[in-house]
Amino acid sequence: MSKASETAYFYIRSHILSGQFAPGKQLREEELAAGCGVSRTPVRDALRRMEAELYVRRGDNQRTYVAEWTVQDIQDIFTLRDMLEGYAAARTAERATPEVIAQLAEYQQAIDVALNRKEGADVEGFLHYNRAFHRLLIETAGSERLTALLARLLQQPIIVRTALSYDVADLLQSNAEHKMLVAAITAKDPEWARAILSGHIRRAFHVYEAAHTRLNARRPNEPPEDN
Amino acid sequence: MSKASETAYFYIRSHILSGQFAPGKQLREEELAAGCGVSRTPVRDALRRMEAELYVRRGDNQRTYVAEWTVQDIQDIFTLRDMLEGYAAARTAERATPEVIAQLAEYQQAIDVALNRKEGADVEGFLHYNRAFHRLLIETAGSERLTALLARLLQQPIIVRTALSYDVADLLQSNAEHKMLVAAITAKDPEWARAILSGHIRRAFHVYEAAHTRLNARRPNEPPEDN
DNA sequence: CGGGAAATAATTGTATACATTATAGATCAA
DNA sequence: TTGATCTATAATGTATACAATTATTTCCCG
Repeated sequence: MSKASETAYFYIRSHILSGQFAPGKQLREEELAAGCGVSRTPVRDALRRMEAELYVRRGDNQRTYVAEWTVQDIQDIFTLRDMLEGYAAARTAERATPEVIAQLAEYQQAIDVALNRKEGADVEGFLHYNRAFHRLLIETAGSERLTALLARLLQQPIIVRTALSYDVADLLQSNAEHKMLVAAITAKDPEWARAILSGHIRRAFHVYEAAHTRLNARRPNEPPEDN
Repeated sequence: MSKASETAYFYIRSHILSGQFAPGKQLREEELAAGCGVSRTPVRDALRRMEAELYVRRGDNQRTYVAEWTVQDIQDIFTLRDMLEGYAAARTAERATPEVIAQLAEYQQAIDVALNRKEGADVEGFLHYNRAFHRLLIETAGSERLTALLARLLQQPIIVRTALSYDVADLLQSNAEHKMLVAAITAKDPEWARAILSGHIRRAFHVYEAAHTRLNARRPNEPPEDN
């Protein structure tokens, strides 16, 4: 996508991710257009794209609202990730070339370095190489369009935020799992790879769950935001 | 979507499904607009939607082409359907109310009737109630996001065409599987439901595969279509 | 006072003109 | 002849005006 369209997309997306556009809020095209200094046309483009990515939803009235996530939705997201990424990992184990394996190991070691710095863990670095690791894993699965699309759909606000719930112990555990995953792929054992990935994601779910519970305990009766 | 947008969507989609727009063909917005008597704006809308649904793909050049399907893509679709619908079936088994079960049984019986008419099988009727059956199954699973994902996958050209490869014996077998699925859901046994659905879809894949092989045997070196 | 229909306002849908970008072709130099 | 660069052409991207639809308010009737 070219300039204005991208501008609109990232403007809206960042406002949703940051919570400035709260779940359920109606998104008016003109308002958004004015907000990021483009016309309605690229805004409409961005909204269509975000609809496909489940960031927003469209009512029966043709109006657009920020997506609202139920607990069930979140569980489903993790379950689907489990299935889909597990499948991708298994296929990668069957197909990975020495070059890919070396690259995965490299990312894993880069995470190692980021986590064990003298001046404390480099979370940004972790996130960067973590993304690279998972992306390569999925790409190597070789069912590019489907797996990539599904992965993109699962790149939801809730998932993005979950990474921020990780403490250092979680990050280290995550890295240990990556190391095992590289071993499974090197051994070309698809079921081993699937099992590790499955555990990896299920653990992420429980980290999210714990953080969510803490959050709710802290503010049990928060009134709904004003939209 | 309102009128012009829908017009464009169905115009393009039907031409892709019928093969008039062959895989790989470039789709020019103006051409499409002229073809269905609307302006470029709704055509662009339709193309964005069809991009998300994987009917078309966009090159690096911002141009749009009819999607090309590799054998691997098709295998992946069936594998993913297996996982996703299996999950949906399992959830449905846990959640289905007596009303839903009765409705599923009704659809299954309607298929029974359509297949066992004196004057021969009513394939149209089969397709109609088959769709209704699977849709209710997925809806009852109770996850909007899941439903959205499945809808995208299930609507692919390759799937639509697969149904046409079924002969009457396949249809009868399919119906027998539906009947068992209703039993599994009535028994509230999620893993039974998952197993049946899994077999259901895997069998569909092999029916498709066989038809595909026959087709390739008949015209082994067909030249690429002119676009 | 309450309910409903009509008028009004707000929002999205569509068409068109123009801007920008990418491709293909031509021209020229090495 | 080949390759590169510039130019022309054709495609997509964007802005704007207007049409159609949906929501809201108003006002009248019961």
